[in-house]
Amino acid sequence: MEEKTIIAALSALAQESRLRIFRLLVTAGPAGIPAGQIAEELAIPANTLSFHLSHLKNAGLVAARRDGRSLIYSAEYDHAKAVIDYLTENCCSRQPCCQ
Amino acid sequence: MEEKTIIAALSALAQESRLRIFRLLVTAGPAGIPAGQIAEELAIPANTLSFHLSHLKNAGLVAARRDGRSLIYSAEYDHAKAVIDYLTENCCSRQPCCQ
DNA sequence: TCCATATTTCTAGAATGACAGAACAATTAT
DNA sequence: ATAATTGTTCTGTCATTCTAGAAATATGGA
Repeated sequence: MEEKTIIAALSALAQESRLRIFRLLVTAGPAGIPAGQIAEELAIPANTLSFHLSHLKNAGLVAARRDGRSLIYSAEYDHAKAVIDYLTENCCSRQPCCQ
Repeated sequence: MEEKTIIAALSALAQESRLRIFRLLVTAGPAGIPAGQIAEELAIPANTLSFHLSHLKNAGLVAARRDGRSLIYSAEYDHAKAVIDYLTENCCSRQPCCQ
């Protein structure tokens, strides 16, 4: 996984609203939540939410699918896991130490 | 773990130089690396490195100990793991779905 | 077709962050 | 003491990010 990809994901999550959005979607599971409902639950104006959602989407952390007038967002678990794994990859490879 | 703590850690890592520093320290293990050697390996000016290291330290991701004139930095594995765990906590709790 | 609903894009101002030069602080050796 | 080494803090500049108002786009219903 590329460094730029990781940085995009981390900076996407390093912001209060976006971290809350992502965690909300993680708890929601694959079914996801429509944008309007996210805006309501987190009390974020629609346009501001859209800005944050596109940030998360560019980072590959969420996906969107259309259902009628609604756009339903859901977490991209695999991508999130890949980011997480990158952080501790090659742990202690310079020295024999921890497990 | 508090939201602010998580955001501090994520934004600390969401930057090219700091991500490289952190990964370098992760590979180094508990023994750590002196600041000067980090600066040399990553080709970062001493004062700029210091700026980034203090950012990582404030976020709880690295620790520093003095050895003579050198300050030796090392990764704080437990804190990093706690941040990582936070991201996927309560996965799918709103619906029965994935494991 | 015309309107309401759901969401995004455009825009601009305010706030925050990165960077490196210069000065400062701490430690060790002579 | 004085000087050399190792890092940090101070400073200002430039760039990026957050936020929300207003306008635009897409879908579905009357």
